[in-house]
Amino acid sequence: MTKTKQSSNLTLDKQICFSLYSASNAMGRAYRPLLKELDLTYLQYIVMMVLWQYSTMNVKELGSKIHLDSGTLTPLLKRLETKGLINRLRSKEDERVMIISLTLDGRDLQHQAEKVPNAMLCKASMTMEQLVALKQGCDLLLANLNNQ
Amino acid sequence: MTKTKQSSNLTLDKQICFSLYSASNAMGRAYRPLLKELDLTYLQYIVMMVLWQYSTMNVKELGSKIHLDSGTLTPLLKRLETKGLINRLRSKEDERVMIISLTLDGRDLQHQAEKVPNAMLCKASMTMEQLVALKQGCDLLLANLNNQ
DNA sequence: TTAAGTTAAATTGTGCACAATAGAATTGCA
DNA sequence: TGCAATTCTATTGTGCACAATTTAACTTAA
Repeated sequence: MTKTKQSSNLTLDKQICFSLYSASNAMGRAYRPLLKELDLTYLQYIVMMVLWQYSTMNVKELGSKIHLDSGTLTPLLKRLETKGLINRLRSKEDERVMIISLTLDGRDLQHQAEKVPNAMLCKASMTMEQLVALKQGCDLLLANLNNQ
Repeated sequence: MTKTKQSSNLTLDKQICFSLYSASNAMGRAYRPLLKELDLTYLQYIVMMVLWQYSTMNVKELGSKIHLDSGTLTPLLKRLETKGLINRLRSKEDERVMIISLTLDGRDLQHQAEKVPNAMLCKASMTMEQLVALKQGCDLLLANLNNQ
């Protein structure tokens, strides 16, 4: 194979990662008006979702579940605490560990959040097959990048 | 169809958008060490790429190309100007318009950047088919979310 | 021709992300 | 037992993203 004249690899339309980045930003913008009714940001919504499922969790466990560290989580959790949605308590067994749990208000918020996933599915206007394929692609990329 | 017992839609593993969000974050982390050699952030790299392709462009055109507004771009462009990679000049025809162009150093940086796309492809460890499918899914989602 | 509008960029303020570091508690091992 | 290493969280500083607003320049229409 002879290498024929070839345009640069450094063009925006060839950048897979830029598509990913732009789609992720657009996703965040699409969530914003829906989550404003709950007075949550997207990441706060994700954290609440983990707590709705597991009820209680420390910062490290939470961080490994959502792939973020205390630098991001600590201030976010303080904001959720200020809103009265969670409690932050040091573990008695190990004073280093900060245990996060839901307040009653935090638990109640789940009912209001139930309609969010469907509203987003509407906005996405994609078939379930397309969405599943997209999720699998993202999960594979995430796994590959994290295993290096 | 009877609706049988059903678990909540509000679990992390069902969230397509969370996969997208996590993959996008992981992508940014993977780029970081590669771009550190160029002293660029990921978004700065994207802006430079647009300029390597088009040489000159105003803030509005740039913003519509990369789906960001002046609130994000103005400080970023000032940082690129401080690094000596771009010039910022008001248009003579329309004083509202800020025209961005490459300096010689900015143009030269392209050579160093040529190896970045391949390094990222290695890190992704995905087949071209998988990557193309992922890009198409992201582009479709972006288009659908922006058309509302 | 001027007042109302539109447009382009900048500014302000909030909330992530993340690297780097610090500080305190716990563990492990000589 | 004591101290070095590790672990967990918090802190600091930089750079996005984005909504909301402001400022200045341009356009339009009465």
